[in-house]
Amino acid sequence: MRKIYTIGKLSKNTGVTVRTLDYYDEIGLIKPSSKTEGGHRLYNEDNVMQLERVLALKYMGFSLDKIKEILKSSTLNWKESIEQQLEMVKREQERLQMLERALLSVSYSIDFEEQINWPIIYSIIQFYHQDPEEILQPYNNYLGREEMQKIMEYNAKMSEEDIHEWMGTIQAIKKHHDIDPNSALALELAQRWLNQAEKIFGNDEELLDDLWESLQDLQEGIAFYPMDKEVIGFLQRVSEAHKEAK
Amino acid sequence: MRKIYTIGKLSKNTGVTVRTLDYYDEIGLIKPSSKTEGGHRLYNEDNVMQLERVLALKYMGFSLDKIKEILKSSTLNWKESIEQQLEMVKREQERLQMLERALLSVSYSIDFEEQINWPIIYSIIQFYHQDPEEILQPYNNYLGREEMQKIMEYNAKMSEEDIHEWMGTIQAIKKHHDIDPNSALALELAQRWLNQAEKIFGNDEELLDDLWESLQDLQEGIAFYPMDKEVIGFLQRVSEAHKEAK
DNA sequence: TTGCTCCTCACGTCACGTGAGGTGGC
DNA sequence: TTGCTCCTCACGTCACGTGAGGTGGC
Repeated sequence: MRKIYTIGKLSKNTGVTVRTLDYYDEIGLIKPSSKTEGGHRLYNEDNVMQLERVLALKYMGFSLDKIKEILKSSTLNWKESIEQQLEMVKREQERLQMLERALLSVSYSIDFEEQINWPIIYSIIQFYHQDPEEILQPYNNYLGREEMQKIMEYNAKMSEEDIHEWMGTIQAIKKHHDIDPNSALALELAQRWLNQAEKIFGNDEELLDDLWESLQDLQEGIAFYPMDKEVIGFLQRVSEAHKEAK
Repeated sequence: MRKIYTIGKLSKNTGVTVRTLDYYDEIGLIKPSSKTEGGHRLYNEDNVMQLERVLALKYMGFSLDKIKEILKSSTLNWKESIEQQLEMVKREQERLQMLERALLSVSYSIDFEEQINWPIIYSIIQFYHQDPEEILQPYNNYLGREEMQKIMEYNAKMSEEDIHEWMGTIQAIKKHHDIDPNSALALELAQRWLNQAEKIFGNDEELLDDLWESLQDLQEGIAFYPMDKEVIGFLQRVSEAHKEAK
């Protein structure tokens, strides 16, 4: 006993709108098995099966064109299509990761600055926008291949709180960049910065030294978050003062 | 000295196409500061700044309409918009997580079955499609609130390999479901299944027992992957045989 | 016979890409 | 003056949603 559905019944049974079924007919994805004399569409159980398959593939993220293609093709092509989808999903996930970090950083920057600081927003976006290779290019003369690799790894592992704390530290230094480098506050800020840097780069003293050297030379922007002359200069002065005091 | 750009120059300087600038003018997002007598657009530095801001916000994932709104609004609204974006990003990440697992599972199912097995694909998609609450509903009578919570957690933590191994185990059992429950192979398969289950649910013996009980009653589909009567029956028989032998 | 269902246009969506055919500007 | 730039339509994209106006079917 074969069941026959009008477009309305099929719609109700599957939760797909009539318009959608209409459209699938129009593009030749699901053609009703027959029609009444008056031209009304009639769907049979094969059509229901087709629809189920289409919905499954739609959930997997394929376009209707791709679905048409997949439904006609062999197991081998299936594997390939799924691989492609998986790669797409992974790329998209990475993009969202970057986007999330960028949004968080912008959000924190507004908290710290208490207003919209466009240059900072630009540098945040620039940082998360380009691929890692480009970002580290200025450090090419200071760091080895392995070291750059490590930095990228550490950076990817930074948690929300790490980002927050790092940005807070830089902000604080910027706010007080012209205080006496011998003062207690100056030492505290420098210490806070160092703690953060150590936390991010683990106990990799050599990497830290190399990074610090490159920062002093370049006088600007480490990758994660805008560190400009002001910040680097401040850290240099405190470091000098500290050495002399010893 | 203010710089003035034709649409072509601005396009070259910023990498944005002429058509895009044309469109931004059309929708009132970036209106050129002046025009020549002949009607050619002329952009000044303010326009360049506007464009930079638009591009930054576009990277953050906002629609052009939203960007128009944001550029007019206060810091407070900014925070709200960014929060919304962040939530959207997180929802999207979760969706992609599910999608990735679904695609992987389908891919593995093709490997194991060596063909397209639609019922399995449906159950995979059904599993990843609905929200976790619904999936666990059948177990409501067997498991407590906490236990269901745990299952969801464990399930979210499953790695690619875990999924692969789990599916492989079920497949293997299905293939041999009618062998002698006293045979060495039967014992091996049951053992393999148990190992997997233990790996996924850690050393939570109580949870495992409750789950096993519910499976025996329901006689079908545990959440992760289709376990039907065949599989459950097999495991029951081996378990019985094993008990008797002792 | 009277509602309800179904039909076929047809426009709108979002952010442009891609011509077409015609002028502006150095 | 001659290219090159720029202009304004206008269609196409993707998968439908949302009417409009008119018939089919039990």
